[in-house]
Amino acid sequence: MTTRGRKNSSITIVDVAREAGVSYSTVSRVVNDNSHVRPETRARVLNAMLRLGYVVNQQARSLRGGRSQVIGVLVPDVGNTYIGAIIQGIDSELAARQYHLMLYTTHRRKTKESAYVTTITRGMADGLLLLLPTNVEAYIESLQKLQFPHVLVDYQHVENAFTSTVQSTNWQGAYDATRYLIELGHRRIGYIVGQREMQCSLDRLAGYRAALADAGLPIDPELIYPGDFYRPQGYMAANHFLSLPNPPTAIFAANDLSAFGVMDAVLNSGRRIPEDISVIGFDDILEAGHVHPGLTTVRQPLEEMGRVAAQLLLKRLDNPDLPGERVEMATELIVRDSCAPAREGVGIPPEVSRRY
Amino acid sequence: MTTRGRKNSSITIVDVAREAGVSYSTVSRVVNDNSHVRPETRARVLNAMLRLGYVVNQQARSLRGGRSQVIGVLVPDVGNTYIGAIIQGIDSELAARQYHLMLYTTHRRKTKESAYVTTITRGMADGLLLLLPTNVEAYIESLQKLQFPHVLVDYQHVENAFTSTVQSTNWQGAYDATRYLIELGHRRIGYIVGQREMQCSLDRLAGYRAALADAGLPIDPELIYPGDFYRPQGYMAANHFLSLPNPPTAIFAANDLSAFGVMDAVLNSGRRIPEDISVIGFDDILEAGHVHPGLTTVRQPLEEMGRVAAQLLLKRLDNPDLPGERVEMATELIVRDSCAPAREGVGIPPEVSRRY
DNA sequence: GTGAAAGCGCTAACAA
DNA sequence: TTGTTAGCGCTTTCAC
Repeated sequence: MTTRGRKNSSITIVDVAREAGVSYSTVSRVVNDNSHVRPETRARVLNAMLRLGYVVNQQARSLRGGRSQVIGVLVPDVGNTYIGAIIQGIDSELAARQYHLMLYTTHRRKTKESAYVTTITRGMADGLLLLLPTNVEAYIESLQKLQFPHVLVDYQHVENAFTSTVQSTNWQGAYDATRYLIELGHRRIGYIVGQREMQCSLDRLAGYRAALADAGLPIDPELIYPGDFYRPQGYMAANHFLSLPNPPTAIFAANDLSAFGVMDAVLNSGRRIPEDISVIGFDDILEAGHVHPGLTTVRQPLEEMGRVAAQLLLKRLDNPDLPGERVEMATELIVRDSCAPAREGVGIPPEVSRRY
Repeated sequence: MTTRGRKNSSITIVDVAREAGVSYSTVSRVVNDNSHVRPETRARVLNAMLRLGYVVNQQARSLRGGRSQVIGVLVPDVGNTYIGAIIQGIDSELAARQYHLMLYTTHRRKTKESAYVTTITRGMADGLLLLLPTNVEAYIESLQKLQFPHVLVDYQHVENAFTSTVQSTNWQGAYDATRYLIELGHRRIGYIVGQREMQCSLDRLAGYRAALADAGLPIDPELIYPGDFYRPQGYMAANHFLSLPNPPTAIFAANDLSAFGVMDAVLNSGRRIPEDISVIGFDDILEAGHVHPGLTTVRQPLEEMGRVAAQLLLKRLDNPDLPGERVEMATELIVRDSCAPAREGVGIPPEVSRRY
């Protein structure tokens, strides 16, 4: 008879009932403050609960068909402040509403993403928040068929009326950033694309193209380089741009992390930011204001996006018949010190320009 | 008759039993591959499970007295890569062992910390991981009394044999960093203390002092400034140091985040790093290698610490009678570009030194 | 307003 | 080897 079950010594509804001298269904009523319980009875029960230190057993409650009060959150990883900020927003909303947050890290592995979704929809959670999902097709249908409440953050092209989405104005943000560079006199602007599987990458790329087109500037394929939203790839992309015979005078990275990689490469090459090369990012993660020079970037209201996503989900839980919503949040250009007016020939590295 | 219970349409053990033509306890046996089930029977059951897409209901299993397969993780916040790295390590270990991760963010609010611990120990989770806990006294005793498996990360002074702890060699790391600066010729080394409530802050401070003492250097209280592990406070501390009549030639911050604040302040003051002022940090978070100049710092194996903490906890779950362990992981000095040999008068700002 | 009783999905004796 | 049975703690009819 070892003390194996940690849940022994646990006060149940029955103990409270005995202590209060009522039936345990009455205790249940008090706990859920449902129907009308006589005030004195309620008080007696409440008192007993307090005395005994009763805490409701979620497992049992959830098994019985109620809510588990758990929300699953699926994220690619937690090692960067982008995701961290969104989680922070989600967490603050969930905590305020007494929900628990179950975290699942997919590490961008598609199989994991699907597998987690299956697990989560089966009793583990009441709803699901998917951050930067990449494999949506694989499970979105079953989510919809099961009518399992879910919200996608940073993903939009879902036709079904049941799915809610939250994202920022990616196209507009990229358009604004590009136009800003154009207004600074830049004519050759390198663009580092984000992860192709993500809709936001495509939208931002489109915004970049549109701004160039609107300004009557050519779209040079040489100036569009594939990226993956991570720093090393930004580094490589910048090196590619800098090695071009006619390098760009400004580089626009699809997110801040990539932009940091760009800054590394530019600085390493002996060029200065922004005097020689302007750099602009996207996201405005915490570090953007901390690097030197401060990174000019397009701000996404990350924490707010997380909060809104959680609100959407919780609203849906309370009212399952609500249709899916699509919330788009405004981006904002944050001007710091990484961009300057274009000058002739600044894209050409010092040692080369000296030769002429 | 609305379709409210999302868990309807859910395949249970009974469905599988019917499909396979066996009793449902046999199915249970197969699921838990317990006792000896005849291979053909097992195959038939497995087949039925697959056909029906059966997934075990954790709530029910856990209610029955088994494991919930959930580990609670209590963190101060998720907005920085320090915590992110540790969580990453925890997550990889838990995922590999089929455990789920319930995340609780305390935002350094003591009341929240205690409240969460109470909730978690009641049925929500099988074990608890506490990262950078600050309010340990308030609940450690109940954790121990309940024999609730838990591991503290970055906290050590717990006498009870039941509590396991993981941390790095904080004292040694700080000692090494300080000695490194001394060997570079620095005689006046400013130190920015970490959050006072955390043992690691005290240990690091002690390491700093010890290194100075061992080198026969005086400990100037003016050069020890209170911090809180966050960037703004590092900024303020550096400004304080720089405004001293006889400023330090090197600044050692109790963590990287503070060190970044120091770098901001130093750079803003027109001084150069490392030529004018050397800066050294602690942690080696991701960004340390990314800032310019690269931050010399004391590396903590963060992801590894998370992994080990999870391992310790899981081991304990499998064998509840094991005593608590205390794991200390080695720090390592990572030399980058933010420190240089001391030169005379370098701590004095340019405009001042020019006057002499 | 309150109590009795059924059962959520599962595991683990105990039988057969 | 397999089936029967009794709950885990809770919510929720349905009586009273």
